[in-house]
Amino acid sequence: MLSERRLEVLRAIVQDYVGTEEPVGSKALTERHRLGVSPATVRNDMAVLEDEGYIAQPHTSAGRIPTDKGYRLFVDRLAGVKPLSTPERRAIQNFLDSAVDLDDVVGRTVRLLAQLTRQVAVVQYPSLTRSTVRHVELLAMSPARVMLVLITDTGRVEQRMVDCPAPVSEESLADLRARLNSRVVGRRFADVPQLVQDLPESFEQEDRGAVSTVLATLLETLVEETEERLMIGGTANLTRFAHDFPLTIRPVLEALEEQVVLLKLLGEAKDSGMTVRIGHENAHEGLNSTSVVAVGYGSGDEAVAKLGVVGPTRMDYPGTMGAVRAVARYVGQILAES
Amino acid sequence: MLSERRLEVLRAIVQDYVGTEEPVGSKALTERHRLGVSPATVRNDMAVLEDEGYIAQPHTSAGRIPTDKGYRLFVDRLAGVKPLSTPERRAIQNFLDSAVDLDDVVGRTVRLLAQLTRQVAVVQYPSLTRSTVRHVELLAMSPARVMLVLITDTGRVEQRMVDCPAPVSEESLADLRARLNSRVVGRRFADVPQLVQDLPESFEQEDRGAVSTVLATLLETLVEETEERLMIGGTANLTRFAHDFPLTIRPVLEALEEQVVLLKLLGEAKDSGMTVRIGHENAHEGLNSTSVVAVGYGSGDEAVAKLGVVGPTRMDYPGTMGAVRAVARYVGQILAES
DNA sequence: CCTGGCACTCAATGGTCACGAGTGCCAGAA
DNA sequence: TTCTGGCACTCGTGACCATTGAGTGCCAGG
Repeated sequence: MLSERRLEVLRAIVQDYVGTEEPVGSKALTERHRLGVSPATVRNDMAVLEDEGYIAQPHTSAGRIPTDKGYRLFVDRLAGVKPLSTPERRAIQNFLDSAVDLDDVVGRTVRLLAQLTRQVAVVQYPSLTRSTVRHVELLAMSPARVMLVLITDTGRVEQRMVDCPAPVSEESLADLRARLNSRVVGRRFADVPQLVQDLPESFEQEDRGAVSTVLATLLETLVEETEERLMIGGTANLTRFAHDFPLTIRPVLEALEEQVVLLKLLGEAKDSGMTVRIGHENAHEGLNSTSVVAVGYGSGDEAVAKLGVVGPTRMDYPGTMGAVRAVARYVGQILAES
Repeated sequence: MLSERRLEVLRAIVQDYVGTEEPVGSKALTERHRLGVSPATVRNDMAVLEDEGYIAQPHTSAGRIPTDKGYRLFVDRLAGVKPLSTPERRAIQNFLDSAVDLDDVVGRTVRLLAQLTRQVAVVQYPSLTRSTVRHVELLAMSPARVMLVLITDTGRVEQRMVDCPAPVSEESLADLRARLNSRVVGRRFADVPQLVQDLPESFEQEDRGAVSTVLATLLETLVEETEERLMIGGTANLTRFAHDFPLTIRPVLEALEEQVVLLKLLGEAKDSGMTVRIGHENAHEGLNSTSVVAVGYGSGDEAVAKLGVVGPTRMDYPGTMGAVRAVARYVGQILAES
């Protein structure tokens, strides 16, 4: 167990390093923080912290920098979440309130997050699986071809073309549309399969094939999690870490382009509460020198999607966490209103 | 007027510089190209080319590099468009053929372009204004609330919520839906306003307000060019120009995040034929050291949107132009099929 | 008009050296 | 025990300098 003062030293190191981006030494520490002890004492503490693996020195005769483990301890025990100022909150709300549709909400959220944190922002579109159905529309494009349009409570629209095995009449289609909607509107996606299970049986023999095909496509659309979309922004902020440049930034840009990677990244975050993954805690190799702060957001109590920030391990955790949490909260409100 | 050989020298300089990314001198030139003359002669030619502003030297006693003007001449008169190899073409076609919907097509196109050119790819979604209407759907969400869904021939779906001044019956709505579709399906967006102009008059007094509101929203959606979307990819390729780094790359990343800038950029490209904008020819300041190669694509003869590549002025123009043109052609085919 | 030769320029390279921030350790004070 | 001041040591950084070599412009001769 580390003594109270050692923790204080670690906190000071993290804060200074985050501020200056330079290894911090014992003397500078005592000058900039009121630790009440001499540099020599701090040196001893630092030696212990290094033994325990919380800090490291890039080379002999240089200051110390926090390790991933050090940041972890900092986040878990030393750092609070820094709430935003009232003007900031108001600005967020105003900015998000003027969004006109879902794309706009997500787009604004991304820009907002990127600007507030000065880092890379990632926002997942409200996921289909946890939303509820607002409406299902069926349009006959040609006798045997139907367009299926699915509208969610979060305003998202998915559409699929369905080729039926046999022509289907307008009446049957209208019938199906009506019955389908009466069953699924307002229900959660997860419940839909069960709700429509026996629907084909209630149709005439000749239409059953078509009905089954349409329903199959609908279910397919529902479970197709791979289609989850997300938006990212603020990549220009990566250039703020301009030292070790191409080496650090390249794999990050590559990872950011892989939607799969990002979705997995967000997926790993806890459903409720904030998740912070630091450096090597991230499964993806390219993100080993970055931290991810993610949180779920939703129109109700339940999270329908996640959003977060990707930045260097050397980031302002309290501030970032505060911004992420605040934005998530407001986006949730906006979604609930619409 | 520049002599034939001087042009040849310029071509050689551009090619070498693009290959090596280093200023090229007279000696190296004669060694790597069969110009049939001595370095001294080349030096004289280079002096002339420099006087004319086609090349420049970063500092005394260094080789020459092409200026924007030099690249311009190269593109206009010296460079052809390098066609892709047959295997490459086949790979493109296969890759694009397996796309399932519009998002997928655009996504794949972006990745493809980025990979082929090893640069940043930008693909605009088929624009609304030039497309034709496939279907308009009206859904009553509540008595006075209608959801308008617009489906285009390119598979794009736009949806808007409409708050009507007065409740509107299901019958009136169905009526409007039918009449609206019979008038506009298959027509170009640009023609729609005229086609629906007199529609409100044919309705009962009590419904006219609602009908007008719905139509107004429809027209609004049609003209709303600002809503044009695009997708970018391959930003990681920016790190390949790792010399002058943050300075060069930062403004580019910033520009790429501004959809407005990109849309304007693509908008400036000619509707038909390939457009190449080099360095300072780009209006946007952040892109002053990049070149943009753009071309329109579409399902028929007419371009419905544009796609292109953003890279350093020092790029392989023939290869890039070949890739851009080929990809545009195949995307057009895919769109025509669906 | 082309070529070979020559003097000149200047970025890049690499070696040396002094500086200073930072460390670890230890003896003595609290 | 715990903290402190002192001291010797390490090593990255930046300044200075000489060397190198690619590249140039110019000129006289083919």
